[in-house]
Amino acid sequence: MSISIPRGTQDILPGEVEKWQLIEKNARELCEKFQYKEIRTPIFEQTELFTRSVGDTTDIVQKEMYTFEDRGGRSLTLRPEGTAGVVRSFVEQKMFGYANQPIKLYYMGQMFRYERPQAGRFRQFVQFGVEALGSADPAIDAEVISLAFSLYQKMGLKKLKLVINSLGDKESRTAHREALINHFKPSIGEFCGDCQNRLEKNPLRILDCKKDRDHELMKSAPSILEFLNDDSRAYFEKVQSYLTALEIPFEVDSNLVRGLDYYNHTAFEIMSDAEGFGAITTLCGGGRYNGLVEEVGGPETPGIGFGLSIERFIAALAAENIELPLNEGIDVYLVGLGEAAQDYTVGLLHKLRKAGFSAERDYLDRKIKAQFKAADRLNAKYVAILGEDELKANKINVKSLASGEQVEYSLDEFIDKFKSSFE
RNA sequence: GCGGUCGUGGCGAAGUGGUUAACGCAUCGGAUUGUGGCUCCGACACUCGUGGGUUCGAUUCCCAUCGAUCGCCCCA
Repeated sequence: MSISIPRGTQDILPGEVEKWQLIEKNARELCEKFQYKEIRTPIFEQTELFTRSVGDTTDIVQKEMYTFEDRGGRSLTLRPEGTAGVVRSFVEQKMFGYANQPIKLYYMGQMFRYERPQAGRFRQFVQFGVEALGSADPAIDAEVISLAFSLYQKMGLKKLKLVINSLGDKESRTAHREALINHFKPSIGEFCGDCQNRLEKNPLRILDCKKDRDHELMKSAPSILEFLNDDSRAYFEKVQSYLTALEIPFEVDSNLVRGLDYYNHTAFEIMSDAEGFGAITTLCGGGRYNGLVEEVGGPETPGIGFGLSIERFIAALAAENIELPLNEGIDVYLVGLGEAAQDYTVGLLHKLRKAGFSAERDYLDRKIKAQFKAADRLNAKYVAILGEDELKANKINVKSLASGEQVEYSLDEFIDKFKSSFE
C-alpha cells in the first residue's frame, strides 16, 4: 500500500500556488494600509485554551479538535481557529500594556478541524484573520468588516453579501435567552432532536436550524434585536451608520448566529452569491468578543476580529470565473548545442540571472528542437542560442519567440546589449 | 457521526464474465544533420484503488476496506 496524503488535506502545486501567493500578497498589503501587524503564534496550544475560549458546548470543541498528548503528558490541540491563540499571546505578552492602542494584529496560517471533508471544508485549511484588541469603538467594527470586504473586492469578487447582526451585551443576551426558552419550551417536542438539545444549552442556535426553519414558532420567535438594551442598540446603530459611510452594502439578519461562544454585540458574515458554489456560502465570519481576554486570564479588554478561509476564497474566485493575472513567462531560455557550448551556458546562465533576468537552460541533454519546445512551454520571451559555431566565433544568437527576429551579439557584450535592448 | 455517487496508463476518458483493455491530451523520437508554436509517422514497461468471495475464468458480479467527491450536522 502506497503512502497517500492524509484525509482532508491537499497539496498545493505550482500553477495553483500562485493564486495563494496573490491573495496572501494582497492581504498583507491591505493590512499594511489598515495598520494591522502580523503575529505568528504556535500551530498547537494547550487544549484548555480552546475549551475555554471557543466554548465547550460548541461543535468545534466537542467533535472537531485534533487533540493529542505529548511525551510529557500535556494535552495539546492543533488550533481550530485563530483568535484563541492571538488572545492568549496578547495576555501572555502583556500587549495590553503597550503604548500603541488598540492592538491591531493579523495572522495567516493553517487551522485544523477533524471533519468529514466536502466542498470548501477540509481538515487542514488556511485562514487569514484579523484581531483588534483594546477598543470598544463601533468604528473599529466597521474597519474590521471593511478590511475583509476590501480584500475580496480587490481580488475582483462581485457577488458578495455582507450580513450583520447584533448579539447584544450580556444583559440583552440573558433577557433574549429567557424569552426564547419560554417561546419554544411548550412545543419543543415538535422540533428536531438537535433543537431539543439546544433549548437549554444554547437556544439561540435553534434559530439557525435548517430542518425546522418553516415551523410556525420559528417565524414568531422573539428576535434578539427586540431585546437589545439601550447601549447595545446604540452600538449596533453606530456600526451600521459607519458601514453606510464606508459604502459597504449590508443586510441585517437577526438569525445570524456565530458558531463560537465568545461572540457578543457585532456578528457578521460575508457570503458569496455566486451560482454553483454548492453548500458553502460563508467566506468570512467574525464578530466582537468583549470578555474573551478576561476569560483567558487578562484584564477586561474588548476585541473584534474575523477569520476567512483562503480555500473558500479561491473557490469563490472560480465560481465567479475570475481570471487572475498569473502565468508570467521567463525572460530568456539558453539553448546550448554540444558539450563545449553546454559547458559554457552554465556560467552564462548565472550571469543572466545576476543581471536580473529570469533564465533557464536545458538539463536533459535535449536536441535543439526539444529545447525550443521547452522554451515555448516556459513562455520565454527570448531564446539565446549558443552552438559550436557561435562559441568558436565568440558570438551568440538571440531570437525573439514572439516576432521570430534574430540578432547576433558578441559573447562579451551579450549581457549588456541584451539588457539594454530588453523590453 | 450519517447518506448518495465514484475509483481504469502522467492527465482526461471508453469498455467487456473469457485469449492482444479503445481513444484523446501530454511526453519522447523521426520527417526537417543547429532554430519553436502547424502537419504527418512512430514509440510509450497499466497490480483496471486494496483485500476477500462467487466462477473453469473477473478489470467487469458480490462483500468489506481505503480514498475521492457531493450532501446532512456544523462551519472558514
